[in-house]
Amino acid sequence: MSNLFRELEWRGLVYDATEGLSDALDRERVTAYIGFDPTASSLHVGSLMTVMPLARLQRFGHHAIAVVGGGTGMIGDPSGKSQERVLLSSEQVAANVAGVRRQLEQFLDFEVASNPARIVDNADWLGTIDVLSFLRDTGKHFTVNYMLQKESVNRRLESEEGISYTEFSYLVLQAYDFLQLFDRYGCTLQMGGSDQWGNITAGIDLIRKLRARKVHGLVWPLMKTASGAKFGKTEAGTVWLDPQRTSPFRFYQFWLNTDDQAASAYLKSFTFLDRSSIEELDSVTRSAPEKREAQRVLAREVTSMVHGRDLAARAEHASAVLFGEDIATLSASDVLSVFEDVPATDLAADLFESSGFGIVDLVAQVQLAPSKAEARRLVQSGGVYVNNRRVTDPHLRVTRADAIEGRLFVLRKGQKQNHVVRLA
RNA sequence: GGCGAGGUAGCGAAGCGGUCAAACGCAGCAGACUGUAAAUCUGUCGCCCUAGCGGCUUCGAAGGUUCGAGUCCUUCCCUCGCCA
Repeated sequence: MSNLFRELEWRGLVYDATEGLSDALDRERVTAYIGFDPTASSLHVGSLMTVMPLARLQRFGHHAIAVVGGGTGMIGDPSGKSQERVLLSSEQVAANVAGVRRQLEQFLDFEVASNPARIVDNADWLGTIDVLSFLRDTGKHFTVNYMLQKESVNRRLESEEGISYTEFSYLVLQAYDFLQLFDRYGCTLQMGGSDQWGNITAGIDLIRKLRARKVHGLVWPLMKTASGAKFGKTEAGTVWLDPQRTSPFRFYQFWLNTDDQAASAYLKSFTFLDRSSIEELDSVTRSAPEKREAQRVLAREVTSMVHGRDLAARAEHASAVLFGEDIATLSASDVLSVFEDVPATDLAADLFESSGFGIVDLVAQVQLAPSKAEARRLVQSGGVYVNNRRVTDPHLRVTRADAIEGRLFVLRKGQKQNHVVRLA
């Protein structure tokens, strides 16, 4: 069995790890877990950063446990947060847990006989324990001094807002999770992003104190874009895995738009491509960056993994048409299939009869712009296109004669944001 | 409870009673340049229209002074700090 540790290492995914972890991974089949916060009902591309190591772990023959934080989600992890979180209702948490769980299932293999994956909800134990036992049996092993030293807590102590007792306790809950997983499943490794290091070591310390066993932790660096911005957000907001929230087309586009500097790291983090393939792509990026070969492969791989081969191929085709050919030469049905993922609005055909529909009103109407003033500004600055042709006159009236086959328009804002208007 | 500081647009932060829809920075949006990249540069960035030295609604809330208030007064709410 080749070593998971070295695999993660060349992929740039080892930021910190406990002593002896690499040896342990060499020696035995390890049971490891990663926690997922149910802060929303869908995972987003940032979550892939966490999902992938778990999937890799399983591919390397170890036992993977995904823990969905139905219990801890009721509290909120202060790590990496500068502000107190708004609490989610228990209904929200339950709904989110269900959504996240469903998505996690597609990345893990529950059928393999040797090391089937497992998904558990920490509400199973956190939801039933009583306060007194918790404080006596677990709380007793944490000094406040120790907790105050944790970066996640410390940073908040220095902030104006402070930290509530609720979030302060989070660390102990996560440590308790690790203990439970150790007891129930023999779990001896917890992984996570580097912001989790404090929470992970707390669990390690707890197990050492209570069970006299040395268990391990590993964290990877937090993913940032080359420009240092947070990963996974675009102008349109978070990029979700749920196709209802982020269409496969936009998902594909997100990855295709990766900048050159980040492409290599993304390939390493988000695909299963092997080292030589990735190095090959790196060299293509260096010699012919305008081909964006690395980005294309990245987008294809990740989209296929999340949405399947077919949808990925369609997104790829749609991209080619959209940014290459002239839409006006396509048939209405081709346009519709290419723009299947793009938001669409149905408008009554007679609105486009005679004098037609004012372009500013149309842009505002389909909400490509939040207000008419904004729509007007867009047009004046040259950011609006009808069927791929730029419109600059805010007084332009769009009529039915301009529609593709008299049936539809493709409105575009900027270079990428399309909107289909169907005449009904 | 006492004392002090403060609440201005998505965020940060200016703002001698008039020329304040409100400087500046960030974020956002668009344009140029490109490779659907990065960086850079330009414009824009409350809402409405008949697009103008136009109308309307904003500066924690409510009242008041004034010809005129983000700017002054009163009360209230909230935040932060120090002391009890």
